[in-house]
Amino acid sequence: MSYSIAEAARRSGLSIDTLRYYERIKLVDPPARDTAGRRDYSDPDLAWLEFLTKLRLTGMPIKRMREYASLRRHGVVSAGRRKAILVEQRQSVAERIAELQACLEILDYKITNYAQVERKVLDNEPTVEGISA
Amino acid sequence: MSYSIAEAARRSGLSIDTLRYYERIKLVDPPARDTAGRRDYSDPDLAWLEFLTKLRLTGMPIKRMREYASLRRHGVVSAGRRKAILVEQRQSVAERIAELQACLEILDYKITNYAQVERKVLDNEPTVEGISA
DNA sequence: ATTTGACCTGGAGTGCACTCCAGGTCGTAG
DNA sequence: CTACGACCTGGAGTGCACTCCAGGTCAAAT
Repeated sequence: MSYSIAEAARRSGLSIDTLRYYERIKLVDPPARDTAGRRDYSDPDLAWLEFLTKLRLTGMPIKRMREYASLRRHGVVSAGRRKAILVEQRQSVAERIAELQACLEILDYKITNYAQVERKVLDNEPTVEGISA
Repeated sequence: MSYSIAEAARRSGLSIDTLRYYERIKLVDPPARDTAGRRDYSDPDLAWLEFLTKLRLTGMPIKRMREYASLRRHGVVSAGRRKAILVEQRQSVAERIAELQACLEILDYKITNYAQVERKVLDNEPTVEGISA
């Protein structure tokens, strides 16, 4: 199967401009072209784009993705380094999740405070703003 | 207790430049000044900075934080809207955590694949790259 | 035959969140 | 009394990740 850039954009969730941009910065290899010189994305192209969007979701900077992409071009000999990148990223994602979970607790605490303020306001009790509400 | 900008930076984890920047964009109220015209941060100032850094960790854009900061200046009447912002942010954090957890699984899957490739390489077995490894 | 719409290129522009800089002012230590 | 370090201001510069634009090509539809 092959796909126009519009179709590739739709399937990857990236914009057409972003697809061309990723190609320019060598994050993706130039796809095949049809007779009219238009980009013709293959299934493996799409699979790579999908994986890239996952890496992006993890917050990996483009620089690092480019590094990974470049290693990929060197075939199986680079597998070790590629794995190392993923392991490192795994670590940073785990840390980010922990960080977000801590923030979630703080938000919950604040939200609870606000709920209390609301109750007091309804009761016409004197209100005191939280330490930094 | 009151703190120099250097001390406030140290305690909040923000840079001195960022503290001044936050003040310029009205994310924090101008702190008191000492006799020499230097910023003199108070404990409530620090508490607000700490909370701001939490909001930032959740990925809240500065625009939104400014909105929250501005509501805060309007006192208790804005509590409802402030709570709404936090509730919305809570939601987006929860979604982000879910997203990251999904990514974690993909990373684990990939990492496992690489581990397999390594084993095959050690065994001198023929290797096949994963669909988009 | 022309119009339309999807695509092409190189390059400029955008928004965000800082970060840095030049030139100046204070208060204390030597 | 001067030298130093920490601080001040307004404004310019940075890095990231896109996003937009002008001007052009091409194949199919009217």
